[in-house]
Amino acid sequence: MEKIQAVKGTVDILPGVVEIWQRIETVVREVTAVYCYGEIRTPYFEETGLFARSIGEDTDIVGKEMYTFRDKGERSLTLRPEGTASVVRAFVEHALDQKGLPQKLWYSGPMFRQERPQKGRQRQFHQFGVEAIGSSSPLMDSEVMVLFDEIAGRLGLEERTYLLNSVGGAESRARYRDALAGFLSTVKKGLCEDCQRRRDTNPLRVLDCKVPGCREIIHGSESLPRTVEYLTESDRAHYEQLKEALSHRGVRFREDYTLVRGLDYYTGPVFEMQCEGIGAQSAIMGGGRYDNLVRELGGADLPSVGFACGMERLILAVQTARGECVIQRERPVYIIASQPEVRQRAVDCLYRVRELGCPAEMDYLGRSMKAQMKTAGRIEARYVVIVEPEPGMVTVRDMEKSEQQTGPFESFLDRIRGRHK
RNA sequence: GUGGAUGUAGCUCAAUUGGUUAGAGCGCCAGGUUGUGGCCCUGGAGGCCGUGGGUUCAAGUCCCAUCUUCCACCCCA
Repeated sequence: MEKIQAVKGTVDILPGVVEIWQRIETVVREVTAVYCYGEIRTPYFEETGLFARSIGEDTDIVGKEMYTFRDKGERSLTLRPEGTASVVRAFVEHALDQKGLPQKLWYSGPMFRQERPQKGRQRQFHQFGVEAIGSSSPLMDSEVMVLFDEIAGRLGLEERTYLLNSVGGAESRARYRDALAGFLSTVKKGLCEDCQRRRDTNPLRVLDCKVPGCREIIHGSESLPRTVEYLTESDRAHYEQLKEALSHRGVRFREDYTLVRGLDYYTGPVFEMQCEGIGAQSAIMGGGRYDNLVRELGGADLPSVGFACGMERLILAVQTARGECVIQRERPVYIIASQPEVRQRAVDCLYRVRELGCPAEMDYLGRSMKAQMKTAGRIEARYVVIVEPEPGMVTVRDMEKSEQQTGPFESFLDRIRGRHK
């Protein structure tokens, strides 16, 4: 038989690893609840036009990374490459602004991008994120960052600094773009081919070019225009207030005038968190303000801010920060029938223990006592309960102390009931 | 999409200049004299040597192609 394997860039998350996912999901659920964000679950695929319009036709994501296909009705559909577009689409579709503003939403789930896999990058990957729609306050920007910071902190990430920048709204952005283009033409000769091209198509992208020569020319230059210097008065004020709010909350950040998010919809402050030791894909979280997106997707003129965090990268970061963390789980009770005749009674005992919410297991392979004891040891059973021929009687073996004694099953159940005392 | 590395039991890895029925450790299963785990001992199952071609008397080993995985570029979370 020919074996079929998981498709390129996808992985199975098996027992033993899935616990770290559950841990993160729990923290995300708890923190978002405390911050009063409601969960939203949107479809995994959407009309292709949604992403083309929101993320931007000229971005790499839309240009070459999307899983796009036609269904039987000849509709062009795309597996979602990120979450924000869908959330905003749903927001507009269900007129959520009518439920009061701001609407604060969070999501978590798989995203799909057809890229070459590497460390911290898969074709199906997972993100959680939040979107706060309807407030232009810098306090809203800071809240989403503080929310993430609390999640990261609870997960044991000690070194948390955020890169911060602002490209501002359309007007600020245009001014900066002109200034940058001007600067780039003065250093044009030294730039790599890609950057020569970007200078015309999307000058902001030149800023995070990784070619060493380009980096030196651009970042080493005193005359490189700084984004914040081209902000409009109100954009600048917003940015300053955000920094103040972050400092006030004790969130550490570093201004980086070359931080540019790759999605077109960002309009104001943008931020990112990078971690050491998780490979070249070091940004685990990124986001920013997108004040035009709701309108561009047919909704009201509502300013918004949000972030997305890569689960796989977050897990790498958590593991480098605190090593393989062992998730504590309640140790099970293992039930053994002393002889075939009491097997049915053993099954009854099994379910009695489970009814108390205590994990319990027994052998379904008809194996020897020795083998069953071995299994009990392997699954780290707390007790082994051997069901005796005498009605109601069992032998309870404490696997830690290697002690055992025979008595009524009901007394054992009492012990289990009181196990949390 | 580009570049580099990689692929042998469930896992981690061996296999002399191409040369018999491809090995080990761990794991798994069964025993070690009469119901009892961990340590120890014995035995067993389990590999189209990633896949497809080619060279050769002979290929896990050499050549080509292809796929996967990994790392980096690109880009993003």
